[in-house]
Amino acid sequence: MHNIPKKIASELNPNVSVDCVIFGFDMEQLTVLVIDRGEISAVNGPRLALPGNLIYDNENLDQAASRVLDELTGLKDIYLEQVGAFGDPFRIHKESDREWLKSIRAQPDARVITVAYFSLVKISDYLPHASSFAKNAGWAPVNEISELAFDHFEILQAAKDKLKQKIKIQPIGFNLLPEKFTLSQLHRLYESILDKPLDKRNFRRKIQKLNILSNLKEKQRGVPHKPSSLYQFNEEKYQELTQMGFDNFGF
Amino acid sequence: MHNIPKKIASELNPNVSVDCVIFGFDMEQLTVLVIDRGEISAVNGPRLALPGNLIYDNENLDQAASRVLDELTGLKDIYLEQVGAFGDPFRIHKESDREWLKSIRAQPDARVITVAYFSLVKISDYLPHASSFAKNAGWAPVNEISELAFDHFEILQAAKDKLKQKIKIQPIGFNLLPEKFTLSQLHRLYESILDKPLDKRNFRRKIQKLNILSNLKEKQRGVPHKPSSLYQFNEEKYQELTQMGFDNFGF
DNA sequence: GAGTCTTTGTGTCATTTTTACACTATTCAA
DNA sequence: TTGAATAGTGTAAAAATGACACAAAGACTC
Repeated sequence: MHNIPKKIASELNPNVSVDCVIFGFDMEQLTVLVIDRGEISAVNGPRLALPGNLIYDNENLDQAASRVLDELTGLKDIYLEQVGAFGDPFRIHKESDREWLKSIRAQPDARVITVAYFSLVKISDYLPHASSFAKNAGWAPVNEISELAFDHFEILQAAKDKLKQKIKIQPIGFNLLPEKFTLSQLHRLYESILDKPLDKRNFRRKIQKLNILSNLKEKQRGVPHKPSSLYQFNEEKYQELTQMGFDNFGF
Repeated sequence: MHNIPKKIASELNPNVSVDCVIFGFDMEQLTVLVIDRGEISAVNGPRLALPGNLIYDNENLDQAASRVLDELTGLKDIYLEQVGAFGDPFRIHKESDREWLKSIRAQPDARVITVAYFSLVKISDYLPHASSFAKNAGWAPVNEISELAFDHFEILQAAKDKLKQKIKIQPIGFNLLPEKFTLSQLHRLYESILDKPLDKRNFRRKIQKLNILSNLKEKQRGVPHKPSSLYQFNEEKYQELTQMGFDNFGF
């Protein structure tokens, strides 16, 4: 019945889980990968939840988060950052989760501490419907999510705050864009993360002054308007900046 | 032998602990409350460690951190903020800790995830030698700590970073100062947290412009030099600021 | 009580950064 | 050819920052 090898199963830590807030950007708005738990769960709260799992005793927290991300999307070497630990006492598992919990030998009523991570992926690297992985996962615009199962909504909120804060200090936004992107796309990305409008000219001036973009001598093709120049993030120039003690993008 | 009531003991979660980085300020530099584990532990690594403890299953993480702080210092209602979760797989407990761990029914070789917090206290509120609590705790200047037991040095580093970052966004430094303080003391506090010199006049100008200090019509007494005006943090004025979306002290 | 010690408290100017704001250029599609 | 859509660009006023030096106040000593 349980075809999980006993050795593996016994290494699962029933008290600590990892949840991932996986951000994407659809060139319009910030999105998050959420899992539809299905109608069976619906009676016990919102259907949508963040991907997550219990950790194994032989991996550290970062590894567990990578694993969860990999298991869901097949992606490796993705930008990941811890948001923090969450957990109220005696979180009672929903009836519908008990079967699953039992199947992995976790105690249905045990206390679970969850360590939340956020990660940034290029949305084109994971197209749920094309994927052979979980078919019940999908991108949802962050701003359209008003509830999630368990304490996941709170976690999402914390992850958004952390991302907002972090992007003021490090240019991690590039992880959400394709290799080649336009300034307008970068502009819209910053607006959706910071959740406020930014003046177009001032944004471009500020970004260009930092000198961390390479202007590829290449233009967009096939757009029904004036095509934009394409740019690329220049890691080396950014390294130079940080070695000078730079840590403020001033947004 | 074990005079811990079984009921209480059985509520301890052997897998999750809380460690506290308790900051103080001695008017010269930033300090941290560290515990001397004594010579018995010394053979197994640094004597000094951060205060911490396993959590109970009937408290949440914030409550556990408050409790640890209270148990050590007797202080309640203290500024506390989570730093993050730490924990490598199978952290093997030191021989010298095993007895203690057994006494609280924890498994000596179990994996422990620790959730770190930092807190800010007025140093005069806890004078270790006068205290009836742990006599082996004491304030140590942050910059003079070069090693700590377990992964506590890493945690201290993370806490310092978080504090540095946070003070650029919120005026939490007041928690480290007495009710009435001078601008010079505030100045030195910011310098020690940010770990860089700040121009005196520019600092004063910036702080005063924020308009979150009340100038008490009172002066220092008994100092062997020109006495300074005393100031007080004005919470209401700060609330007005934040409600206008202010979140950048520009340091 | 004169002199010394120590820290407080203050202003200006040059430079940089920020903000607000509008029109022309380029491509695709009809 | 025209219309629709977005790209790309400059300036001027206001605000913030950084660099910098000296007189004033009280405590202490002789």
